[in-house]
Amino acid sequence: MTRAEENYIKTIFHLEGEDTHLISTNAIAEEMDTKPSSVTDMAKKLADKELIHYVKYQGLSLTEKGRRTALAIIRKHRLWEVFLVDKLDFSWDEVHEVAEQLEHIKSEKLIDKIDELLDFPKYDPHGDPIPTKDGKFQERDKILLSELPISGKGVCVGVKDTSPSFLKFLDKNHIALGHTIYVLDREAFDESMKIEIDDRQFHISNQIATNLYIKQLN
Amino acid sequence: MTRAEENYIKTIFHLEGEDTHLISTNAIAEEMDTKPSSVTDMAKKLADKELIHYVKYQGLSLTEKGRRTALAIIRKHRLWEVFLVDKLDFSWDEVHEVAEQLEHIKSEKLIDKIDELLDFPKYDPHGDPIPTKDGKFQERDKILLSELPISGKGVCVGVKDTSPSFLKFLDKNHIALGHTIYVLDREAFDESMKIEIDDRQFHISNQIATNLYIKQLN
DNA sequence: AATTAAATTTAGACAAATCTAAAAATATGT
DNA sequence: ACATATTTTTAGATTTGTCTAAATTTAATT
Repeated sequence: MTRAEENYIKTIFHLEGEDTHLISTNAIAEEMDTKPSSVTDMAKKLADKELIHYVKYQGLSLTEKGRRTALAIIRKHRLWEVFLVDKLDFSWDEVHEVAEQLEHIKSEKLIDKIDELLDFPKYDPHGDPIPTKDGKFQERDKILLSELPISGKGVCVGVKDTSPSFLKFLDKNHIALGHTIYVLDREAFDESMKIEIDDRQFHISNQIATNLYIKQLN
Repeated sequence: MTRAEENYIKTIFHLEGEDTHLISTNAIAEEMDTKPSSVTDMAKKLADKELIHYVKYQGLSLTEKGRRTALAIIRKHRLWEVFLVDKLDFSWDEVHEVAEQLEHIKSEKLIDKIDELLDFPKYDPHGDPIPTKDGKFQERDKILLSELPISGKGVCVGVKDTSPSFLKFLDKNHIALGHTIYVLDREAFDESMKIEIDDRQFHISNQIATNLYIKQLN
């Protein structure tokens, strides 16, 4: 597998999400910052390798083989992210770029040993689940902070937006995974919320609340 | 810099060795298992980037900029080798292949943090020196075991041949870096030697003796 | 249902890195 | 020194992954 092929497979996996629908070449082109015609070319190659189902003009989706391939790449990406944060003191807004490179290193032994060194972590620094060696992964039972009712309570378990700017904002306000959040109030007008974390009270916009994943506590 | 460019620069550095002489396209082609015409093409590109001096039909050599580039790549390669052995329990005959990939990861912070994690090692698992961040490196004061006189003594500090087959041979006979070797006898006919390591006596061929580096003790 | 708009594919081109085969330059041997 | 052998370069082709522009298919609209 070439690096380009791996990047396409990974992108298709992310665009598929939960439900099984066909992905358009346009959507992939947009996501990967490339042209639809390039996606068409690659689609033919990936279909030849039986990594995707591809019907001209209709769209494409991963085969079982493609899905396994995607999960192997994502496993590597997320394990490297944990390594960078836990062992090399990278902050969670710096890891993506480097992990994008490291995920393409070809050595089964290497990634298994990294897994072992990290004591088999289940989640990456952004709260995303790490697939096991055999491609299984348990998505956490989580909701968006914006879905928590007033006087609801939950633990912050992940971020939806993983852009450095959002992550740095959270750092600045000492919002990190594992902290408990209480919803004190919500403004109907703009959906902004008043919350409490570690005895500190905050006012956060709806844009923040729709990008924080919470494990509801009661 | 592309991966191919980096591999050429690295190979040229290794072929130059100590003295400053021009490297032939043929020599590079042989070393890299490619064709001389491909080397010529790349030579033009590297000369354009001022990484090498290149005179048609005469040969090529690294510029100061090229040398710095080579040392940066070699630094990464050797640090990753130490990481694999010290932190992930790879054996010294498995690390080269993986380090060949890891050396191309582009992140200054990453390699500096790996350096720190390893406590700034000076030598890689095969005894080769690791260049510092600013491209300095101290070659050890070493000789080949074959150059040690009878009843001479020294510490094994490196290997010349780093092929898995040679390294596995050494493992099998419990010859490792850091052990002290005494030369008990030498056979004039085939240059084979009788040596002692850790109270065990060995008979080794000249081919072995010319691939083990020794720091002479007296 | 016909026309227009949007999405997708094809055709042809390009850059990087490689190759083969032929041409040019350098080295060797008597 | 001249002929031959070797080395090196050029020219043209190939593969991978990309692009633009044109053609085709599908979707939307009146």
